[in-house]
Amino acid sequence: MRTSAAPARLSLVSKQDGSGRQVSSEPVDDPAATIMHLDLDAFFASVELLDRPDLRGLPVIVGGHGARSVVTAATYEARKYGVNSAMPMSVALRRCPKAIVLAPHFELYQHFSKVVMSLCSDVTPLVEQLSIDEAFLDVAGARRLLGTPWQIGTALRARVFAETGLTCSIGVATTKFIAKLASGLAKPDGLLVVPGASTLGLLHPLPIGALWGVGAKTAEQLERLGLRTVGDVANTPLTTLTKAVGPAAGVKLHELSWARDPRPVTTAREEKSVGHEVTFEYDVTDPAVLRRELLRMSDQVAVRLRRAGLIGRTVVLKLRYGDFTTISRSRTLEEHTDLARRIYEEVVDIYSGVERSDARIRLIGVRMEQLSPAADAVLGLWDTDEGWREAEGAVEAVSHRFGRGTVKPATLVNPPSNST
DNA sequence: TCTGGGGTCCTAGGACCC
DNA sequence: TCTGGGGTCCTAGGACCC
Repeated sequence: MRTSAAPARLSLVSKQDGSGRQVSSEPVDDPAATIMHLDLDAFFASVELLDRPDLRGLPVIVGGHGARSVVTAATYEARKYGVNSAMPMSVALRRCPKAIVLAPHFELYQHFSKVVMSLCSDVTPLVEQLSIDEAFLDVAGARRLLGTPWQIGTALRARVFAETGLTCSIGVATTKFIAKLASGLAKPDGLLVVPGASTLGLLHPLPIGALWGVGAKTAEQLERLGLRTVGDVANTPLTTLTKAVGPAAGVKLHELSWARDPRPVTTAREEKSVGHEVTFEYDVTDPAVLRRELLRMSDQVAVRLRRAGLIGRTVVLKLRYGDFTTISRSRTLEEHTDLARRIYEEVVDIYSGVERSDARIRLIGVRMEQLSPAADAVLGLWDTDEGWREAEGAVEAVSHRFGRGTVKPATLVNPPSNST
């Protein structure tokens, strides 16, 4: 659940609007608020508009055109009609029939993401990228050189816009949670500084969905207890909370409701899993098609593992049936691997164990878990591997059988440059 | 309305060991 | 012979986030 802009309490915080103008009478700053959260506004849609200035001011949606596609991003003009991310495209177009739908260009988003992240790194080395369009910055050490958090945020927003043409919103606070909350409240194209002293005044009136980790289900649980605002949660005994949502979530919720969040901004994050999945345009019943997809995805996963210098030990198969029920079956190997052939071998065997002739498959996916850094010794087998050649031949046969298959044998062969 | 694809984290049960 | 408790690993499912 997303919190929408809160009109209240501008006297306690300072906020800039789109033109960089002050909304509150004077900037409220706090030298002790050193955690900054930067979030690009309607990122994918904004990037698309760089190429299509003629569409500015119009409702634009980024996403696929297929029957099962969803909204990946929407401009604020489209959001006015109730269009949101992750919404089925069919629903979105019903709500906003005039919306212009653009296909996504992920490489482009990746590029702009890198540019923005590097601008963040100019402010401080302590940048933690949270996703393609978000980052935390710890600006404690940057203050002497660059000024107060307010000044740093203002300058960074201006620089992002100057260098990319994209707008972003920045929240500044003493903790990650409140900084992220603040950037959400500042959206779009705003800056919001929440001094430590005003934190609870801002936080407690907000709906429970404002708490990180409270989605639809948890909100329902909490509402059953009669809790509607963050303040309600704060004033509920911990035991009541843990009984409702479990020990870990209960403690976390209670801490966050008092704005207690000790997590530091960290630059290094290790990946825990690598996977791929696809939803078919129409449910698939043909096992040969599913095996072909498993092979394709095993290869994609293996390539990504090798590029990241990782090997994995647990192979996970994910299936979603026509009725949307979803299962996963995993198997932990004796040894780690980054080889498509090995992953495929395992995942196809797992699949054989759950295969049903009458099953309608909506989605299929392959994931590798229990990752660790690759030792060089594991690499280099690639081009000589007999078993892999066989698998490759099988794909060729299947592709041939199904005509214009998405799997081209050439894409299955790992170039030698990857195996050194 | 009918639900993408990339992930992370938590829970709960069972196996196994001490 | 009946039963314990802690720790770790594995598996399956689900909530959540962007």
